Amino acid sequence: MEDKSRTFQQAVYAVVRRIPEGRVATYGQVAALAGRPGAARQVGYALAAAPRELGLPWQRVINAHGEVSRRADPGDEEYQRLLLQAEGVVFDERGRVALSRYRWQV
DNA sequence: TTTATGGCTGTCA
DNA sequence: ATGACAGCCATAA
Repeated sequence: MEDKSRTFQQAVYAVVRRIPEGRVATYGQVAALAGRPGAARQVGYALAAAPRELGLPWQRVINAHGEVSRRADPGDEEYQRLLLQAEGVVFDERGRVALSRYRWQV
């Protein structure tokens, strides 16, 4: 895979892989870092199609509200929360995390 | 090339 | 705070 010809999807993967454990990033943030500001939806779309075999920390990507986005399978939604909590990320009663505190800063 | 589809995001009522 | 709406944009048909 070459630098120029790499797909947006691959760029997203590269960014997500850099998110430290115990930290989270928003879709919009990932899109911007991937070089495509405004392509937040595509980030979610790309992650939804991402094979787990890649060991991608997709659970660290959440929406701008600081909550886990609604998924087709509610089970994955819960799984994502579990993974994050296992990393030390705390959710409040509303099921949201304090972005001001856990947001990944480059 | 045009359409349809979304793990989104701001803005406004 | 919540819900509706309209932009945004890469992929697959």
